[in-house]
Amino acid sequence: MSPQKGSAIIPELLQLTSLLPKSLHHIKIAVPGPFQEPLIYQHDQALAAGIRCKVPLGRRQVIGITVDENTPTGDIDPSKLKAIIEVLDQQPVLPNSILTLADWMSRYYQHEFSSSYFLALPALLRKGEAATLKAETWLTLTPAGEAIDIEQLKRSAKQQALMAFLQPQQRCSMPHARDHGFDLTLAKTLEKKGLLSIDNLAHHDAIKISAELSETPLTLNNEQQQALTQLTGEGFTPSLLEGVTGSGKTEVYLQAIADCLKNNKRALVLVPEIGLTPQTVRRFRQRFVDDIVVLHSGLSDLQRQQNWLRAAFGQAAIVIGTRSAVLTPIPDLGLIIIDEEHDQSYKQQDSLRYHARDIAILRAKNEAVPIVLGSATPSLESLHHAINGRYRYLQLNQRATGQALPYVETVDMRQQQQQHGLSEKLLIRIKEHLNDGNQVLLFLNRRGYAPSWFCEDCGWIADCVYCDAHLTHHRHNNLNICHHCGFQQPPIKQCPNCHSHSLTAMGTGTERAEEFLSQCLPDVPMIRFDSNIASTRKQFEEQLAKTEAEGPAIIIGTQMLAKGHHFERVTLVGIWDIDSGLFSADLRAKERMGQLLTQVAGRSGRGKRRGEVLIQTYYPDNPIYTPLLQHDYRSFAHELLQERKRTRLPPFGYLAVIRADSAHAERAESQLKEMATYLLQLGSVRVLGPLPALLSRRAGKFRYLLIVQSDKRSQLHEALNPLHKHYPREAKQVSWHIDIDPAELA
DNA sequence: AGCACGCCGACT
DNA sequence: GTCGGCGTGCTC
Repeated sequence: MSPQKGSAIIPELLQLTSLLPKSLHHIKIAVPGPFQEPLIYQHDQALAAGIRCKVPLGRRQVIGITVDENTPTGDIDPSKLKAIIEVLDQQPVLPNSILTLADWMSRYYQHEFSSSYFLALPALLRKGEAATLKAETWLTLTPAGEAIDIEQLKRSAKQQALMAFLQPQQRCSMPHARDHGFDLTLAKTLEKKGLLSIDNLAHHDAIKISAELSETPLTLNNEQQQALTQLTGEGFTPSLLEGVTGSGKTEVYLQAIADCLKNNKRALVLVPEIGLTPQTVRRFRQRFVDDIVVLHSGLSDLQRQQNWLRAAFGQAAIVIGTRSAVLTPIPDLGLIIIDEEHDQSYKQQDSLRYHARDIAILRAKNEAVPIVLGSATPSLESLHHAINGRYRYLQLNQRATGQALPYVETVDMRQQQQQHGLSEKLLIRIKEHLNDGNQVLLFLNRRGYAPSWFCEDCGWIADCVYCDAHLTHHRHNNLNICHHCGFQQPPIKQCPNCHSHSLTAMGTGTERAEEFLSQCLPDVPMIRFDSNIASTRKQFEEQLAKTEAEGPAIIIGTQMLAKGHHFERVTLVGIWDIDSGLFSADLRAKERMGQLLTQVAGRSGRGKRRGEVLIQTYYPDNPIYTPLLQHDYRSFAHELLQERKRTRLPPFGYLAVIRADSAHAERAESQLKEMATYLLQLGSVRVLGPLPALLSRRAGKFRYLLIVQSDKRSQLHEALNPLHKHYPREAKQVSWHIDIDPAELA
């Protein structure tokens, strides 16, 4: 029906046609899908970047987000443009600072264009929910309340405290007040006095930063004081804060944040996945009057959305979060802190494989704010930048507690009686420490009962049907499970190779270690930490609480325990098997081994007895262990840096891995061969491969990889950029992806 | 990613 | 004969 005809007949239609989009503007929108650039839609008015829109895509409707109009796009016939269906936001949900990062990320990591924009949004906003806060109870000072001298309330300490808490902020939410020990009854009393009002509403304005402290800061030692003065600077000031465990890094962070708040700016704190425990948050809340918002994967979608919005509206002075929190909008950002900056969990290992530490540095640069990378065991990359002066290099060598570092020694396994991989020597020490009333921590990098299920007669080992990997035997449910794809089966009773019935579990995992130790020490409580038993945040907390409640006990865990958490009563740490780090083909295996060992050593020795660390190894003479036994991570790292320099590995060269998966090995391999040929003729990059991945078959798919190296970052990117045009991401039964700055070459 | 199209084998 | 398997291609 033509508009003219319709409008002549039905007057309402005339009105409608005048409301139809005039479609004058071309709007660039990041839409979900395998696109390397935004798509173009038309709309009757211009739209700022960062606004969510419902748009048609093929036969579907999806939610996209407007991007900067200068973003390059491909050519398209203007007559093919479709119109935006609905504009979902009046105001951009993402500020320019975040849009800039997102744009950079999709280019740098060469992932589908929209993914970085959606990564920046909480799930509910991705789905199109309104970007509004739910109503809650707010306490707001009345003019009388603002004016009153709180001395007048000295007859009620509680009332006085709440007024003292509220005055510098003027308004606060009831949950925030509760965090600081104020209840609604108290607020109601003050409401009756006309000093404040209590309303239930959705409040969307920023809250004034009070910069008040709710506890007295600890006194800093000289080193800490020096670090504090140097790490805050005008504009972009990156520093590496290298502090041995117990040297009081957190106190330096807290005081740096206090300074930041005094300048009326907000702070962003990133912590590793496992580090964001209630204890961590409690320490921050105890210190600051201003509200703190937490963002991590343990929150429900709604909590996450609400917390994110509160951060974005400026209702929190401090945002503490894990990896993806690096993209939280924060008005008047004044400081970024990355705790345990070496931690692997900052690098996302699927879809958009970004490194939150690197994004944070870029953000600090863009927003001209100081950034602090803190660690006892800095990554080789950060250390390199600190050594060559790109970052300020701040060192804390003293333990603020004054506690001596533990004795570290190796146990030569070649000369030891052992059972299930536990040496006589370590067992004796365990008993000693338990007898003294202390706790013992044992690290074992294998969960499950035993690494494998094997035939004692012919050596046959049970393998996964879908992966190139052995099955792990789990005793408690009597299943052999593949830790790579989840495949499980009951342990077979007869060897398929020699028909023997002598099949048994070989090697030791956390579960078997627990069982064996319970036999040796029947009266000692055992607390196990591994991803079977403590996979959720809540379970992890429960195990921690159990540990704290126990007296002498043995804590058995995988490396999930090495991070962050302090076990007050642990005086002995035993490392069951360290050697795997020595022989792994992976580029960062040695670095991680050294970090693990150093971090673990820091877990011991807080009681009155000096801590001890025992490392079971078959290679006690390997020079790589020497500096680590002296608590000299720095020398260890310098050695590794020399090695990286010789081999042109990061930070002396730049790497990307192209991984291809296919149900047909030869297809994955030939796809990569073609790419290798293409890359090599460019002459600007070195190419290694195709190689079968370390785990060459996973969940029924064969996996190959190509390692691409260049001494120049820009050359690497120029070489890889055109690949998406030449090779569709999924075609001919091969799917592939690029990992820039890979964490591992597996 | 999601959806349709189209080309093959197996089944009322 | 068609029903439905998945391999392929397209989306502003």
